[in-house]
Amino acid sequence: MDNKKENIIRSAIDVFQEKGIEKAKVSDIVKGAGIAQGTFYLYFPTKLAVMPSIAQVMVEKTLEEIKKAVQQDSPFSRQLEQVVDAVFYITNEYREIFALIYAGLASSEYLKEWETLYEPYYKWMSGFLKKAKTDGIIRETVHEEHTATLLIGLIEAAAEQSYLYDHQDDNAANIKRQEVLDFLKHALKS
Amino acid sequence: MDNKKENIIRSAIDVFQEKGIEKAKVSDIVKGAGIAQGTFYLYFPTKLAVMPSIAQVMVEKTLEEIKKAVQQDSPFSRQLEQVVDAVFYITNEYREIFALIYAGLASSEYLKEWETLYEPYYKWMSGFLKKAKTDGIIRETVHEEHTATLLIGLIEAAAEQSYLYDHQDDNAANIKRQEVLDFLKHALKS
Amino acid sequence: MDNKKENIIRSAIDVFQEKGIEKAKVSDIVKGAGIAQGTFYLYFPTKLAVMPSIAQVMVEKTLEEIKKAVQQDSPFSRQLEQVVDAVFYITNEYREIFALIYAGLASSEYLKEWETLYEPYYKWMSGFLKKAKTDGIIRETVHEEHTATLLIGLIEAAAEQSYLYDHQDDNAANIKRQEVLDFLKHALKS
Amino acid sequence: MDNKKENIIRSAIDVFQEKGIEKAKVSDIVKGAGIAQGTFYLYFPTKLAVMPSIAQVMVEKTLEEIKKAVQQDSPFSRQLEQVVDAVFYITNEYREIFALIYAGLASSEYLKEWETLYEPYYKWMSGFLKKAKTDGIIRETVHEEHTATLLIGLIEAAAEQSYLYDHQDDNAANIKRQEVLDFLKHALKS
DNA sequence: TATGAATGAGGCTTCATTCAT
DNA sequence: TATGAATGAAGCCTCATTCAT
Repeated sequence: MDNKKENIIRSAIDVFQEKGIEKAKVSDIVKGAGIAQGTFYLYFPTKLAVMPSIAQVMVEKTLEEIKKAVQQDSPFSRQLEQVVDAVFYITNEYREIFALIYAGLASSEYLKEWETLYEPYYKWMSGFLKKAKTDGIIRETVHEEHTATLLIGLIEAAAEQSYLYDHQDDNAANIKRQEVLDFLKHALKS
Repeated sequence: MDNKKENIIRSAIDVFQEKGIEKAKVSDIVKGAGIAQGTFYLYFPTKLAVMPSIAQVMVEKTLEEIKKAVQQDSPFSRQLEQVVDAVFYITNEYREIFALIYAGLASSEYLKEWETLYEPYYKWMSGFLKKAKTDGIIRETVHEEHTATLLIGLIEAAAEQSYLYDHQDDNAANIKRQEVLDFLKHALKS
Repeated sequence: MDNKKENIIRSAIDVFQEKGIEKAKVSDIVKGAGIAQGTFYLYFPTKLAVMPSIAQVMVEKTLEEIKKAVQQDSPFSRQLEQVVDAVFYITNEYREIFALIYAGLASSEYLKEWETLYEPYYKWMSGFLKKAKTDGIIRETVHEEHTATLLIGLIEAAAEQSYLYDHQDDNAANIKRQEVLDFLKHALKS
Repeated sequence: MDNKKENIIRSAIDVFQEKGIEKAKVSDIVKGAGIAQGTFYLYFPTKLAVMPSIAQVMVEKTLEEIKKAVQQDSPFSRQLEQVVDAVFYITNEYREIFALIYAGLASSEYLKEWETLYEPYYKWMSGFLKKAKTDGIIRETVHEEHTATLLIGLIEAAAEQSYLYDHQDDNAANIKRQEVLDFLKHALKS
């Protein structure tokens, strides 16, 4: 059943998060998924082949989190804040996973899948910017598709930096968030 | 001799670049360094302990590349372009290494070193922005230190995206560079 | 239906021939037989239990080939040649299978079946020699039963040698065949 | 040291003999050789790569046994008997090993080595026959090289048959030996 | 400091067999 | 009888690390 595949992916995410990249064992993953060792290989040819599926789930999670965070009736500037918050949250919560995705998915054989997997994410952000442009809230010259990817890249990079530098100091993340918003406000303002 | 340590680091960079993250072996590194297996452990306690040294070299390489690219007598906007070019180049040339650094260095025990290692990079960028601010070329409200890290994060993220998406299409990297510059122009403009 | 059992045996022979001894898997066999994995175990308790059946089929194949080759109205010396030809052909065509039979069937639990399975083969050869003796074509002192097994052993060994040594050189097999015939002519002559 | 490689081969022979072909584990072999698991792979790239070395040792063992058995001052017919005895002894003593060699070495990648490895064996037998021919003891028309391989093939095949059929009845081996000698006497007699 | 043979723990993967349907 | 998804034991091999020289 598809249930099992989902369980594997869910468990894989957990294990990678807990044990870190190097130490994650297939035996841990299957234990978490409640299946036998061999069953793993009915759904994925190798240990690393789960990665695209993980990436997809992470994209879904991120989009969900963003959609949950963004209040439709808030003004754009507030919504942008909510987007940044959501991405910061997700990026830090699953930072091991993202590192894994970058390191593994981005290399070699899975390159083509990358584009497909991240498509919905970029699309949403693109639409978000387009609406703001149509409403005259951000400058006309913003190319919504290009800017969407830059936006996501910027926020994720900032979130990672905030983790790297301010691990001890939790409220430093807030400063970082504020910087990003400030930066974006100027980059987008009409 | 210190010569050997340098050889190890240089070889480690080569090996990680060639073989990718998963497949890099100590035996490959020592082969490239022209030393015996055991000698490695006279200079580094564990395999992962090379990572901070690698990171440091990468920061040096990056700064070198940037300094080489930036023409002192060019206007700021041109210099910014040159910076972006340099970071794009380095990021793509050594993308495996950067993925490794993010995945490995950022986790667990090396977190504190991160800050120290990247300090010169951020400092340079910070100074670069400060001068532009003093010269009245970018807006007064730019916080040069915060913005320096964002800038670096943004450019690197864009460079990675351009690699991921446009591997086949070489001139797509140019479009991406242009986008970044456009984005920055607005974010920084006075 | 018995059809399925035959399919399994036929497929097993094919798979062992193609994939070699080490790599033959039950999953390959069932694929070739057009049945499900579990169905195999309705006809054979274990993977190795097909072996006696394979051996039996091989004996049948060999005898068929010999009978087809031997012309009743030819003189004995010509018939002997035809026998050698047939055994050479079969031994080389199915050499992987024979190696398997020797290695597997000959060990442990199937030893007793061996005798039963090969009985018809030795019996035919025995009859072949007996007739020649009765006809006064070969020496009186030939013990037809003992000699039958030696004959088979000798021809098979020669066929294997010709394969091992002369794989590249096809006509070397002819020389080997000639040697065997010459050897036999002297060993049997009255 | 070469000592270790020899230990591995010796132990491998023991293990294959004891456990049979399928069940032989590398872990058993290294235990017997008194070395660590990893050390095995310093000398042989894979488990099966020991096979040519085993084959070589077996050829050496066989030749040794033959040379030990053959009394220089005995007449040819007695010497032939001694040869048969020796080959019978070795073939039965190490029958698992020989089955392994045939099944493994003869397949695929090791084919070319076969010729080299068995060369000394065939050479000795060839010389043995040549001398007898020169001495006028066996017929002039014997082609010593061709016949040497046939001889070996015949004796080995007979030895294997005697094991297969007469496992329970030890003195049946004697009958078989006698048959072979009788057969050879006629095949070679001048 | 330098060597490189030796170590051995441990993980990925395979695949014969089972069993619920 | 037939299926094929699920099982899980078990083994090959890798490779970071050690240590006698």
